[in-house]
Amino acid sequence: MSNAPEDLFKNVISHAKEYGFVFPSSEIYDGLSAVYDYGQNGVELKNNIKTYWWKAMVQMNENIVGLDSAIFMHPTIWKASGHVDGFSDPMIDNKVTNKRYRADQLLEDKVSELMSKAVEEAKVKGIATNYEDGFLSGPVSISKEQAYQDFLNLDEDYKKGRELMQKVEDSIKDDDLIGLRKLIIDYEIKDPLSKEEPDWTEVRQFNLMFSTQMGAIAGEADVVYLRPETAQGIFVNYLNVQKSGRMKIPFGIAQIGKAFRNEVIARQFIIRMREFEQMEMQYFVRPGTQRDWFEKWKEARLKWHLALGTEAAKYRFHEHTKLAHYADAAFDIEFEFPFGFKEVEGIHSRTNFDLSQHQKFSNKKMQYFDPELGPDGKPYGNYIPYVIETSIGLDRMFLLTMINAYEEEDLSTEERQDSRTVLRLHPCLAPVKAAIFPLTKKDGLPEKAQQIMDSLKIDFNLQCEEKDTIGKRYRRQDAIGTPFCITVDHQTLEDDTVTIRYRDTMQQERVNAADLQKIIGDLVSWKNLLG
RNA sequence: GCGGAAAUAGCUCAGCUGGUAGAGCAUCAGUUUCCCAAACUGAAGGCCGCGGGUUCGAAUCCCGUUUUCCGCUCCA
Repeated sequence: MSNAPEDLFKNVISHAKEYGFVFPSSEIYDGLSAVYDYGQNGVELKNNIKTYWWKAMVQMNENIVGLDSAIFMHPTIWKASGHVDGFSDPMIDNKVTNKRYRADQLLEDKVSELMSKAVEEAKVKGIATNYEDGFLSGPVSISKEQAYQDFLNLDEDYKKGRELMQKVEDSIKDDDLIGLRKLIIDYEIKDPLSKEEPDWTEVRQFNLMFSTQMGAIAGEADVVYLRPETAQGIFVNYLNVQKSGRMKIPFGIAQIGKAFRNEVIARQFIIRMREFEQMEMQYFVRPGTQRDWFEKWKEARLKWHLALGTEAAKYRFHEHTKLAHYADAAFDIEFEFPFGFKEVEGIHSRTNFDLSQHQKFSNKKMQYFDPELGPDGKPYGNYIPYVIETSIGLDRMFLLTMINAYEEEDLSTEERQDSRTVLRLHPCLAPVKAAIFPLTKKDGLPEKAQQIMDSLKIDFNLQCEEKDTIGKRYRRQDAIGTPFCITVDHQTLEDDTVTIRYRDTMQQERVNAADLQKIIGDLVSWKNLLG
């Protein structure tokens, strides 16, 4: 037992496996890298986190509704969102320096080099004075055209540069990775950071998105992607929901769902997985009000996290100063994992970028008519709404919850050493709400326990255990975070009372069996989190 | 992707300079036990990650490979 952070992380991982929370995927076949399965307790905890989020977002907000869009979507969606072009790059590694580069960029650098050499010469010869974006302009004398043509014909480097640019473009268009590598070798491209002779690997395509074929017969036209984010499913359904639900701006659409990304490096347990789950809400607002809503959602999401009782010091809030092209404000909620602060949730002001893109690519109007009167007494009229996004990684939230709840508690007294491992999960999130134990296996106690179990199991996820000493059973439930244990003893048979033992304090009290429904119900009520 | 380390029962590990696989916990069947883990008896459980090589003989030595961990690198 040790409290060092790296040990804590290791212990949580093995605890998660040992007690049926998280298993490595396909383990009996040596595993599948960066993919994990949720076990019998994991799925309960995960579902409870989802419920907490769904209730806080959808149920508690009258103007937010849910959505469950398909994982498969029309391929053009990913062109509109920028995922197709933005995140599929040919990569090449230099085995000497272990540096990785984008093959096309290396070659484009070479093109620039050749061309600027040409321009230097041209300047000397007095043909051209300017060099912009790889093209020549501004001849000093004679006919502009003439000088330019002369230059193109005369200068070897310029010709070579143009030629190479064309070849690179062709290779990329044809997905000719072997051709790209050949160009790198033929043009003797050096490692930009090393003077040594490079040893290039094959060129490999790095694709953020997974692709598959739709339809039984494979063909170019049938490629569909597994969504790399759930947000686009919301954007492309924004009109459907707005119209069918008669939604008035501002309104939100919430979705929980799987997303898929190829990561260059996917490690650190369920922090970075190829298949992961997101809980996203897109909030559509009138242009100009986005800053206020951004602040409002920042606050609301922080409160959602802190309501669970997590120490505020474990959280860090990071406002981006460098913004993505589609955002006008961005804010991360980060949690201090044992290996450092990591983003758990992002609140982003995405402007109208996505909806505008979809309007452009789909030729469908994405605008909303706002009948409300503005300060000038006229309606706001038609506009494409701005969007505030809240996006939380469910798997990261799950891990955060496990790490935060995990404790190896020292219970030693002077007489003897003792310890227990306890998951101090919030009762609302605990996989099992209560365990029911007959104190011994005879005298009708198991039957009595089963009776109580049957009367409560409609409302709560319960376990009934009669094996092993009572102490062992308590400890087993502590280890999966069960907040309450109910013990049936001989007195129960006489007066129908039981003891209820609290996980966190290990204290117990005697209550009427008939009151259990209310007692447990109050303790695990969502009111405790949402009220 | 590179470098380093590791892989033996469900878990934590032992197993030296090669000689047919071991413990504790957990599991199962009993015994005991009226409230906080490791009481008693018995049982079951292993292609020693996988493949090859050296050897009369390999968990042990060598090579390859896979997975995991730790660094570096890269990246929504």
